[in-house]
Amino acid sequence: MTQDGRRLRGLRSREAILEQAVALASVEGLDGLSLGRLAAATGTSKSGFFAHWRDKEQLQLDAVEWAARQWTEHVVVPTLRAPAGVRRVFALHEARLRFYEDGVLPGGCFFFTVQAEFDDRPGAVRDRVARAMGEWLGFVRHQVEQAVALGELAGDVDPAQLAYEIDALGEMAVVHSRLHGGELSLLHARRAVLQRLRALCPDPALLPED
Amino acid sequence: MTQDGRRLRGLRSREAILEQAVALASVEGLDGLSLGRLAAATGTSKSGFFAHWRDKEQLQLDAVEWAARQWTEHVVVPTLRAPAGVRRVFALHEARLRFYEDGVLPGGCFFFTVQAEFDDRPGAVRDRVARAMGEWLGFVRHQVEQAVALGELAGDVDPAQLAYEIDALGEMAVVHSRLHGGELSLLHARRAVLQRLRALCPDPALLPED
DNA sequence: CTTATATACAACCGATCGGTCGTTAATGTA
DNA sequence: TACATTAACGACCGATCGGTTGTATATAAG
Repeated sequence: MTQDGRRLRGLRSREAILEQAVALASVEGLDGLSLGRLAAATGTSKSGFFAHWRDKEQLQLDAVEWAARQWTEHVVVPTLRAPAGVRRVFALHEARLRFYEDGVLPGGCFFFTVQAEFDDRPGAVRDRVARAMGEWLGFVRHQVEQAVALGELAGDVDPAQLAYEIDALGEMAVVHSRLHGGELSLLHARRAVLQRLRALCPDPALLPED
Repeated sequence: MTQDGRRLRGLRSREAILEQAVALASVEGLDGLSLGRLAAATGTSKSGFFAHWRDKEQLQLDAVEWAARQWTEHVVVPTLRAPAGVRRVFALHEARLRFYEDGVLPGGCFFFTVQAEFDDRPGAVRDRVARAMGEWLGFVRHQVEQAVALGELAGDVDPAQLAYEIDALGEMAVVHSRLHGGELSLLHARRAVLQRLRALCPDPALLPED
């Protein structure tokens, strides 16, 4: 298990396939994505997948995992550099919008597409997606709770309520911007959360004016 | 063109098929929906579709049209009975949440599913969906503008901005409620808009407290 | 060196996809 | 009555779907 040569090559191609799978699924969905097209996009053969995954569902589950790591890396981790409290809450929102704006994924948001695809379809993939979204929402809520504890948000704020609002206002930005074109939607999403936080913050100077 | 007998039967089955197509597409999407399964669900033969529609895309376009009419009937029309102004704006939001809560469509929301499916896929269906969503957003914005004109919302309110917020907060409710179960998400969506409107309304007595 | 394992492949499988064709029967039109 | 149209169907088409099998080969383990 020295993790080189053959083993390493396997890991590399596995990761390259997952990277492609997440990118393609952000456009066509995890089910809409076909193994044949994924093979073509990665330059490998279709049957080669089954050396890495038992069936399509296993690949879908690993793709969700990979997308979650990617989200953590691009959105969660950079945010933790901001000071805890209301500034970090807003930094979280801005990091998400930047993720969309930068076009990290060709479809904008993996989880938006996959949520819409699986929210009505019971199964392992749905459960894994629900868990990932639950963890994300829990993280947002935790940041809100910290801000309340620090006195940077009004004491009567319901953290779960505010976390829902931040998530909804951010998540719909990607679809609006793609469907109606332009960055106006991203601006709306940014302003919505900013105004909401400033209204709830005893010291609005912690946040940008606009 | 006396519209009876054969002609009438054609119209009836056409409408029955569209009704089923919208319902199924709210779960599996317009592309995920297959003609074979649609035939099974409507008790007709697959090849019979092509007497009504040239190809699948034509059926998809008509399904979008049908879903838009259904949305108008269930959400827009009832709302117009409320007095213009901030009360109608909130009534609009509540009518949408009731649409989800009542389970009018098995998948919750046709347009949410279809938006996620087509926002990255150029073509006639995407354009038709974008138009429908644009009209809806425009309607919401118009109601906000009326409320501002009536002095029931603060004069510095940006109608497009507020319309985005109302739409985003309402639309994400259906996914959250289905993925994480329970009506808490619907409550969050309701409260979010209610608090926002009350904060912007010179006479909060026009709106319920909670 | 030997042997088991893991990567990757081409060829192939049954099922299903969207779609075509030819036909039947009921209806609308003249 | 004569004829064109329409709804609806079963049978069938090539393409693609997820998945299986057998094989070649490079590596890891003994």
